[in-house]
Amino acid sequence: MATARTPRAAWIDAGLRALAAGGPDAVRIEVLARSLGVTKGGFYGYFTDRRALLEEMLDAWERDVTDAIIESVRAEGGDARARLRHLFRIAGSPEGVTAEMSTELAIREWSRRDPDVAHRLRRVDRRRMDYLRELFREFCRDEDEVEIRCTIVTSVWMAAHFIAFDHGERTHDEIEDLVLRRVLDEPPGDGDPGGAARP
Amino acid sequence: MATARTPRAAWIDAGLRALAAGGPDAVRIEVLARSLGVTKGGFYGYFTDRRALLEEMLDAWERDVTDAIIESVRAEGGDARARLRHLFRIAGSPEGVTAEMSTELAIREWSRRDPDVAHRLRRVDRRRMDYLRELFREFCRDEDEVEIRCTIVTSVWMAAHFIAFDHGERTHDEIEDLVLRRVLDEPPGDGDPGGAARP
DNA sequence: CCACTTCTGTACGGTGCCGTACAGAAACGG
DNA sequence: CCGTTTCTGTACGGCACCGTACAGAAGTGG
Repeated sequence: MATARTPRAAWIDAGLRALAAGGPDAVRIEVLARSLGVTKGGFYGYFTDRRALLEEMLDAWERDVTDAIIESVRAEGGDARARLRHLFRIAGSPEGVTAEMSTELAIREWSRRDPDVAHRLRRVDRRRMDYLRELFREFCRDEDEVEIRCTIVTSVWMAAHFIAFDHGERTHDEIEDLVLRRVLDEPPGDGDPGGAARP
Repeated sequence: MATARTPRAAWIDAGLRALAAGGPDAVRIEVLARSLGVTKGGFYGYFTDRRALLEEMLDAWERDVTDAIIESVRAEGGDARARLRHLFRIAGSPEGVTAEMSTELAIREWSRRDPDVAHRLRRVDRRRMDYLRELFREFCRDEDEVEIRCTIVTSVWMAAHFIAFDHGERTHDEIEDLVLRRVLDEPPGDGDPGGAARP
C-alpha cells in the first residue's frame, strides 16, 4: 500500500480554495492539479468526474461550518448574551475567518443557480438560525422580538461581507457593535452590560 | 446606412441577462449570439473583445441602478418615512425586481474578484447609503442612530436575497415589516404610523 | 433600382479543459 | 531487496469558445 502523495482531501481543499477565489467555474481539474504541483493523472482515481469533486467539496464544507462554529461557541460557556458576543466576535472581523467567508459567499452565489447547492445552504441557514433563536430566547420572551433580532443580527453580519459600508468617521466595526448592543439590550458605550435599555 | 439588426444594446442586454443567470463566466460571446438568434459575426464590429463588452455592461448597469431607483422614490414625494416605506416596497418582494436583483448579486460576487468591479460597486453603495442617510436624518437627530438604522435597513434588505430565512409560522415579509416599523419609530400592527414607540 | 454602407454567416487556427488509457515511478510489507 | 499496490506523467480525441478574415446579404439614400 503506497501512501497517497496527493490524497483525496488535497483535491477537495484545493477545490474549495479555487471556489473561494473564483467561483465554481474556477474549479478546473487541470488547474487544481497544477496548483498542487501534479498533473490530473491521479484525480480520476478518487473521483469519477468534476461533478463528483464539487459534490464532495460541498459535503466537506457543510460539515465544517455547522459543527465547527456552533461547537466552538457552545464550548465557550457563559450566558446567552456572552455567547452571542462571542459568536459575533469570531464571525466578525478577524482575518482568519475571511477565507472561510470567501468560500461561503461563493457557495451562496452558486446556490442561486444550482438547486442542489441551494438545498444544502438552506439546511445550514436553518441550523444557524435555530441556534440563534435558542440564544435570544434565553433573555427575550416575545417571539416576534426573537425573530426580529435574529434577522437583524444575521443580516448585518452577512451584509458586512457584501457591502462596502462607508460610515464616514465611524468604522463599520463600531456600527456593528452598536447594533449588537441594541439587540442585547445593552446601552451603548465601552463598559460591560448594565440593565435593560431600549430594545 | 443599414439599421443594426442586432444593435449594440442588444449585446449588452443579453450579456447582463447571462451575467444574472450564470455569473461573469457565463457571458460567452458565442452563447449570447445563439440566444440572440445570430452568430458572433457582428459582435466584433461593436466591441474589440469580450472584456470590452463586460466593461460596457457594467457602465449600463451602474447608470440604471443609481439613477432609476432614487429618482423613482424622489418623484413619489411624501415625507421621509413615506419615502422609506416606498423604497422598501419597490426594493422588496415583487417579481419585477428579482431580475434586477439577480444582476446585482452576480455583480456583487464578481466584485470580490475584480478590483474594477469592486470600485464601481463601492460607488453605487455609497450613493445609496447617502440617500438613505438623507432620509433618516429628517426624523432622527442622533448621527449614531441614523447610521445604525441605515445599516440595519440596508443589511436586512440585502440579506433577504442571500439567505433563505425560515421564520417558522411567520413569513419573511412580516419580519421585514416589523424591522421597518422599528427603524421608522412606528408601532407594530396594521394601521398607519402613530407616535414614537421604541427605537 | 442602384451604389453604398452596415451587418451577418461561415470558415479557420488557436487555446484550455474534459475524461480515458496505460505504462512506469513511488512507496510500502515482508 | 523484491513483489505488490497505488499514484502519477504522458498522450490522445473531443468539445466549447476566442478572435480574425472576408464574402455576400440586408438595408438605405439618392
